[in-house]
Amino acid sequence: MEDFKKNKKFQDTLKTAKELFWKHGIKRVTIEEICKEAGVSKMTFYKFFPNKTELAKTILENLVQNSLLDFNELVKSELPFSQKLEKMFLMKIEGMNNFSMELINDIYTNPNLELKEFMEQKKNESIDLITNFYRDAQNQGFIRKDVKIDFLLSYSDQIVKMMENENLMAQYNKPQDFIIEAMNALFFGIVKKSDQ
Amino acid sequence: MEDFKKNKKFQDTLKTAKELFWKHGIKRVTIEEICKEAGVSKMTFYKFFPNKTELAKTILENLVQNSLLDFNELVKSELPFSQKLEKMFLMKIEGMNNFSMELINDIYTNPNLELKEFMEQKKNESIDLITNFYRDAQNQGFIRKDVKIDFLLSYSDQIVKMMENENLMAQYNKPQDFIIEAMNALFFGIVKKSDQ
DNA sequence: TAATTATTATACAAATATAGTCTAATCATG
DNA sequence: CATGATTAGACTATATTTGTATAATAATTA
Repeated sequence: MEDFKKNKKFQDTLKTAKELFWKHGIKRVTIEEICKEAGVSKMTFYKFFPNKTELAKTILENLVQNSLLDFNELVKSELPFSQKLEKMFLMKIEGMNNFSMELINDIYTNPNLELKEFMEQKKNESIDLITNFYRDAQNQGFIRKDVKIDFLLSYSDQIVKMMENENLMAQYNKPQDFIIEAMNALFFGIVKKSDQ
Repeated sequence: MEDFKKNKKFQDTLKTAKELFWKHGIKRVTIEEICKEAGVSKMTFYKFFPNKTELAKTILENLVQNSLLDFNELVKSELPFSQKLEKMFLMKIEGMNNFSMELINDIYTNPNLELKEFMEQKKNESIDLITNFYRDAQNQGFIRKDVKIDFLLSYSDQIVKMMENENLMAQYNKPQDFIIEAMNALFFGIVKKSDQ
């Protein structure tokens, strides 16, 4: 497949589509609308993408790709484990902001867009990366050997979900403070030291 | 025409449609979608409204109606003229927030919805009210006799437009402060008293 | 400049989505 | 249990959207 990455019209199309998909989801936005808004003719559009779904995949792919690059950089960095973990949670939260409700709805409830499978595959890829991260940390002794990786994966999902609770978050100055609390609970438990 | 105002399904339909229209404009939203979201069957929908445009008109009509009621109440109130004027500006601003960009776009650029004429008529009606307000104020001596009403109408439009300028608004603690400044400029001019 | 390439506007048929109507079944509610 | 309100779903007629083909125009390169 030809590489259009440096083509301005191509980038314009991606940018416009991303904005429209973000606001209204994929279904509500027509190819013609994207073309008009991006100042690209329909024929040029079809030179770049065979259809709307493939365009959406390219956009989602880019989003995911950027997140993965950030994550890999973090893993390789020289930060202490606890800070890596903290940043990892923050990245997960941030990553969620990359998707609007409209978009999520369309991706997961519109079967004819066939994006659900695509996103689930991407999700699995990122789970693999996180699993490796935890496994390494376990091997290096940062995590007790008898803790199951799946527990950690599930736990981090839970943390992210808890952050959607506004009443809870209102009790912390910054999201970071909540994450540190959650991490402390994970590492040291919630039992007072004197009780141990 | 039958009066459905107290009918729960009718109100549900209005509420859901308003939310969807607000988010995505009118064109992007389908009748079927509104029905589904509101938990109302298509047949019931068509009992209430002959089509989407009439539904939209009802919603817009309600919005405008509420604004007019508020305005009339203000005019009749016992507040001093300067305060009435101040509140009037605030109401105008507030009124603008009742319309999202998406909605405005649809209303004014979608000829087949035939809502442009509708809104323009409503706008004229409100201009009449404001004109009367100014004329009364002029007769009562609150405004110099030689000032043209059209100047005042145009001026108040300008004030509202100025408030869209974020850099400008950032210089005031509250929108009210800006309005008071604008009103002072209108009534007393911007020339220092000592220079007069 | 001439040749080559990219882009556009427009028209178009086929596929898809939406609007609006009808019927029979189900649900409430006095 | 009878009556009116509501629903689900089928259905047709429109309207919209997609995706392709063509000829004309603009931009780029040799």
